[in-house]
Amino acid sequence: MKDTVINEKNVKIPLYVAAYETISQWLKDGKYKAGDKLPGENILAEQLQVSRGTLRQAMLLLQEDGLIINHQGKGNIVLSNQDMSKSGLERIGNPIVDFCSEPVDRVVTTIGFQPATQKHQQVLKLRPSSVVAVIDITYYSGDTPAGFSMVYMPHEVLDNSNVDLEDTDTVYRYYTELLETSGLYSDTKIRLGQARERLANILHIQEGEPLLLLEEVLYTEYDTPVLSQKLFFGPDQHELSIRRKNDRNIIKKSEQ
Amino acid sequence: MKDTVINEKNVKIPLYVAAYETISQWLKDGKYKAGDKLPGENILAEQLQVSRGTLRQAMLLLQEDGLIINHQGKGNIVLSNQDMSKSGLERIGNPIVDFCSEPVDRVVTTIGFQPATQKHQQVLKLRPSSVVAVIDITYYSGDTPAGFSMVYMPHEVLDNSNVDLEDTDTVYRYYTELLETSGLYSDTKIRLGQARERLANILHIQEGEPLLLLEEVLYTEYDTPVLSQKLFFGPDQHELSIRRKNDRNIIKKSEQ
DNA sequence: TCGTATTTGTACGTATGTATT
DNA sequence: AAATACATACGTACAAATACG
Repeated sequence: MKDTVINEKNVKIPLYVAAYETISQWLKDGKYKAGDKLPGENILAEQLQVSRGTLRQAMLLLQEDGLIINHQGKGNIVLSNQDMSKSGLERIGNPIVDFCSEPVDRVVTTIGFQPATQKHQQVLKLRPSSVVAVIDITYYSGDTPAGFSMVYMPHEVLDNSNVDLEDTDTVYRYYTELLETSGLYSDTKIRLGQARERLANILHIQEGEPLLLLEEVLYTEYDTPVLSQKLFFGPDQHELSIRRKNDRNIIKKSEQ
Repeated sequence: MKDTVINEKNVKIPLYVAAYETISQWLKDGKYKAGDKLPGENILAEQLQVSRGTLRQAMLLLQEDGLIINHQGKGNIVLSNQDMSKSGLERIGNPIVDFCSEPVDRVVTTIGFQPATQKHQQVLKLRPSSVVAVIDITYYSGDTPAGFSMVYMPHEVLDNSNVDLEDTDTVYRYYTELLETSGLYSDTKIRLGQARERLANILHIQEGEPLLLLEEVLYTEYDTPVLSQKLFFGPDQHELSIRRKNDRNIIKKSEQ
C-alpha cells in the first residue's frame, strides 16, 4: 500500500493506465458526452487519487485514442464516446478479414518450406543458409473466395513458438497472434495488380482481372524482420479504411 | 534567465523540444549511429542542462519519430539516422503528388460553386442553404496526366482565408497549405474503381479501365469537417506507402 | 477593453519500482 | 548479488492560453 501499483485480475498496472481505463469507461458509459468538458485536471486527479502528473499521462493516452482533445486554458473536451475499437489500416491487422464486405468465415492454410531466395535474404535480413516458411492462406465468405495471401516467415520465428506445423489451423492462429505483437510496425505498399493464372483460379475470377494488392514487411520494435507478405483482395469486396493524421506537434522542420 | 524558455530565431520553444531537436541533429550528424546506445538519461539531461523529466519528453518525441527505441534497463537505442521526412499515407498530404513514380510538375485547377447536396450536408455538416466550392485538380507529369481530384469545400472555409478565387494557382496553394494544418485528421477509404467517360478523357485512358481511388473527409481537431475529396490515381504510376503500427501500450481490451 | 480567475503546459527535484546487465 | 538504466509517481512552481466578469 506504500505507493504505486494496483492489482486488477492479478496483474499490476501503472496508476496512469488505471486512470486512463477509468475515464475511458466513463466515456463509454456516457457520463460525459461528445462536446462536454471534463472536470479540470486538479479535480480529476483528486477524484482518482493520483497526482496531476499521473493524471496527465492518462490524458495523453486518451488523446492518442482520439477520445478527447485538450487545449491550454480551455480544458479537456470529449470528442467521442464511440467504441473506437474498429481501427483502420494504419494499425496492423488482417485487412482481408477486417475490410471484407461479407464476414470471412473460413480460411484454408497451407505451409511449406524453401531456402531463402536472394530477395528474402535482403528483406528479411537472412543468411543464404536460412529457410523460410511459405504460408498460403485463402479466405472465404461462404463459398466465395474473399482473398488470398502469401506469407514468408523466417524459420527461426516459427521455431521459437512451438507451433505444430502439421496442424494448419494452429499455424493460422499463430499468424494472427503474431500480428497483435505489441510494438510491431510495417513498411507497406498498396497498388493495383492483375490476377495471374494461379491467382485467378484461387479467387474464381478471370485471368487479368484487376485486383487490389498489398505488399509489406513487418518488423519488431527492434527492427528485426518478422515476416513479409503479399495480400490479394477479392474484387468488389474490399474497401480499405484509414485514419490519416497530422501531428499536433508544431515542430519546425529543421533547416539543414 | 529565470527558468524555462529559449529563443531560436526569435521564437520561443519549450526546452524539451529544444532537447529533441539537438539530439535529432546529433543523429543526423552521425554522432550516434543505428544500433548505438545513447548515454543514460541522467547523463544526457546533465549535458543538455535540463531535468531528467524534461529530457524524457524529448525522448518520447524521438520515439514517435521512430528514431530511437528505449527499453527499461537497457537504454535508448538508435534505430535510424535517416531523415525520416518522407512520410506515408498515414499522414495527411497529397497522395497523387507524394506517391507518383514521375514527379508531378504541373497542376490545372478549376473552381466553381454549387448548393450543398444532401450528401454534402451530411458529411460536411452543412445547412441546406450552404454553398460548397468544387475544386477540380488535374495533375500532370510532363504531358502525361498523373491523377485527378475533386475537392468539395464549404464556402465558409474558403471565406475565412482571403483567397482570390479568380487566381486558381492561389486556390491550389491554399488547398495544399490547408492539408498541413496541425491536428487535422481524416476518414479515408481506398478502393478499386473504374474510369467513367469524363475521367477517361481527363486521364487519357480507356473508359472502364481500373483505377485506384481514394475518398475521404478531413476534419479539424475539433471534429469540424474541412473538406471532402475524391482522388483518382493514374494507372501504373502510383504505389501507396504506409507505415502500419501496433501500439506499444499493452492496454488490455476491456471486457464490457 | 481590461484585469482576474481558471485551466492546461512546462520544468524541476525527489523517491522508489522494475528490468537488464 | 550488485550496479545500471529506464519507468512510475508525487509535489511544487511558474508560464501561457483562455474564459469571464
